Amino acid sequence: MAIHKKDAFTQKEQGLAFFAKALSHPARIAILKVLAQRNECICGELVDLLPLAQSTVSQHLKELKNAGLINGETDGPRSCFCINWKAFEKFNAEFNFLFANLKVKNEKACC
Amino acid sequence: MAIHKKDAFTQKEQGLAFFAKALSHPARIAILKVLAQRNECICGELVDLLPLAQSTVSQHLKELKNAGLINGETDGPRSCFCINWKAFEKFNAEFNFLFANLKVKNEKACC
DNA sequence: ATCTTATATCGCGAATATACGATTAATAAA
DNA sequence: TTTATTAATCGTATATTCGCGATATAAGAT
Repeated sequence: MAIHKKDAFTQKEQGLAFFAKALSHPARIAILKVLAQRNECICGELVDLLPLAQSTVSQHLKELKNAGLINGETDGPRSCFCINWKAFEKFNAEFNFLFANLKVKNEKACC
Repeated sequence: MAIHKKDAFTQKEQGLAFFAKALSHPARIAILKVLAQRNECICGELVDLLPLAQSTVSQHLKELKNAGLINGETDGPRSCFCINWKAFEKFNAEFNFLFANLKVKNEKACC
C-alpha cells in the first residue's frame, strides 16, 4: 500500500519539493527571517522570539538543518545557527530552471 | 488544543509558507512543469503523464488551484488547466523580499 | 560533586496529507 | 434514450506533521 510514491518522480522534482517542504511552515519562515536579518549566528534567543515551546522550536530547527537551509553547531548547552545561503542559491537556480526561464514565451493568457 | 498555530505568525510568513506547501510534493512540481512547458492549457493528458491514479491527480490539481498556482475550467467531462504566472511572480517577490535582498550584506561566512 | 542553564530527544495525542478504489456528475456520441 | 468518456468527490487506510510536556544531555558555575 505504498503511500508516498515520491520515488516515481525525478531527482529534480523531488529535490525541489523537499526544499519547498522545509519552507512550508510559517514558524520555519520566521526562523529563517530572523537568521537572515542578522550578520551572525544566532545562539539562543530564537525560542524567545517565537510563539512556540522550546521543544517545538528545536524540531523546526532540526528540519531546517536537515534540509540544508541552515548551518548549526552545538557546543554543550549552547547552539548556534545561521543561514546557508548556498542552499538558497541552489533552490533559486532549480526553481528558475523549472519555471522562470519558461515564463517569457508563455506570457500569453490562456484559461 | 490548538494544533497548527499558524495564526500566531504574520500574514507574509503564512502566505509564503502556504505557497511553499503547494510546491512541496513532487507530483505537484511535475504537474507544474508540464503546464509550464506548453503554451496552452492542458486538457486531460495529465493523468497519463503521471504515475498516479486519476483521483490522486485530481486532488493535487485541486490543491494547486486552491493555492492559486494554476487556473482551471471544467466544462462537463473535460477540464483544462494552465499555470497562473502572476502567482509565481508574487511568490518570487515575497521570497526575495524576505531573503534574497538580505543576501549581499550577509555574504560573510559564519558557522 | 552539585546546581544551573540551554538544547536535544522521547513519547504521545490530534490534525493533515497521501493514495486508491468506488461512486457520482456532466457532457458527448450512438 | 442509452452508452461511453472524463473528471470530481467520497470513503477509507495509512503515513506524516505539529505541538507539547517530560526527560535526557552537556557544559559552565558554585
